[in-house]
Amino acid sequence: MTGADANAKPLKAEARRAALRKLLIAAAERRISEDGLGALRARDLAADAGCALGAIYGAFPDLDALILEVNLRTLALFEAALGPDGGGFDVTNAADELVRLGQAYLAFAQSHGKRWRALFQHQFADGRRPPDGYVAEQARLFRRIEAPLQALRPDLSAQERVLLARSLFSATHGIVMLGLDARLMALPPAVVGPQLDLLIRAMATGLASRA
Amino acid sequence: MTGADANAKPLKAEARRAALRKLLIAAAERRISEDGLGALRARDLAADAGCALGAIYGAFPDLDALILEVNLRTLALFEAALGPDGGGFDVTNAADELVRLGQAYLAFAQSHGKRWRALFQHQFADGRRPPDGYVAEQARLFRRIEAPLQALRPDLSAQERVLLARSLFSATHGIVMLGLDARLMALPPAVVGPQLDLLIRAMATGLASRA
DNA sequence: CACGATCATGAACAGCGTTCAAGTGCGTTT
DNA sequence: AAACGCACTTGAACGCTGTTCATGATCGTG
Repeated sequence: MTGADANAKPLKAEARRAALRKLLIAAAERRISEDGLGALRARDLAADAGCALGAIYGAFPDLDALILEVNLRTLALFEAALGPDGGGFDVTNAADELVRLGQAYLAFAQSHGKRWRALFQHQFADGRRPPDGYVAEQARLFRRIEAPLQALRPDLSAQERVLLARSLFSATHGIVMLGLDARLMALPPAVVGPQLDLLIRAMATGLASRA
Repeated sequence: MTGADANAKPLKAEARRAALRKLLIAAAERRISEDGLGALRARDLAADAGCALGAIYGAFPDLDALILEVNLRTLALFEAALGPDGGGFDVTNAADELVRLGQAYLAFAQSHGKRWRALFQHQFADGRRPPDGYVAEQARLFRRIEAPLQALRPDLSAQERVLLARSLFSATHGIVMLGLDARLMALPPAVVGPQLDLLIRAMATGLASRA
């Protein structure tokens, strides 16, 4: 290295790696969206991005990291689909907001089926922790649920509210997931929305009654 | 073939295949229970069962069929864990029964973690339909939910009750699944039970109030 | 212009589920 | 009882996977 700056050396190289990363992410997004996570092949990605097979491993440590990047973008896409955080709920519209969030989740899962499924189909190897962005994105989404919850149940502590928000999401997620998955269950697609509405409203009613 | 019975020929052969099937199922059950579905290898199974690698494909069409057999036994194991169908619920104990079923589901998932996860981790290839036993077992389990539901909401039609039972199961499943899965969420294990209790009771209350 | 570190390349590797030519053993027939 | 023929068992081989690494091209630098 010539200059005093240790980072000066791989300037162009890093720029090209970043460009390749974008190409690979775009290719992986397309493959996952069209054919599902299970159909993702390293050789296809290399062909799509116009790079050598081994070049993938110069841009990402492994395919898992690439998938993680796609999943992170999927989460961001969903947050964008939720629109800006309205805030300010009271006991009269809290249940409606919970229903709205649930229906938005269902709509996103339906319109981005393969991509949304990849979020949960993908397993972290061993005990690998999810990256920071993942956890941060989750927290932002859960806060969307906590807001109307606070209006519905002002008596709950912050910690209780956090836990309940996660549980509410889990219940919603279960209905959406098994509703769209033909493996077990097979709820007719047309009834998933009404059922989700019914159960979220029931939970809101039951929670509000201090059961 | 000598006799008039066309089935007389492969009698001993079929018996040995059946014996090998049992050995392979037992081996697969152990591997899945201990190391998870993802660690299941055809070569390990052959070694465990003391047979050749190719012999597996004389007993099962492919590994998927073997996994399906293990999953079917897991479902039966869960049904046995539920105990005999009590029947006869009224509006006073219907919610309690729903909670009991949910907690039993959670307990089973917790004590048979890897095996239970295999139920949902396993994907049917292409558009392969689940075998008859699968669907029948599902129906039996869902009827366990429909019974207290009928007590809770006698006004619902049979079809509405069927759909609602599946939705209730889905919601419960979501809480259990994401509660035990460190991927997304990460609810502390100790709070999953109380949260499940809380939400099932809320749903029962909300449903009973004809919301 | 020439040198040297650095990076891209794709053939090679390890491991997977599955298959199949070849050998073995069992049931049947004489 | 003996020998034949066919079905079954066998494990090496196939095709495919993600990942690696010697080799050759490339680019920045003295």
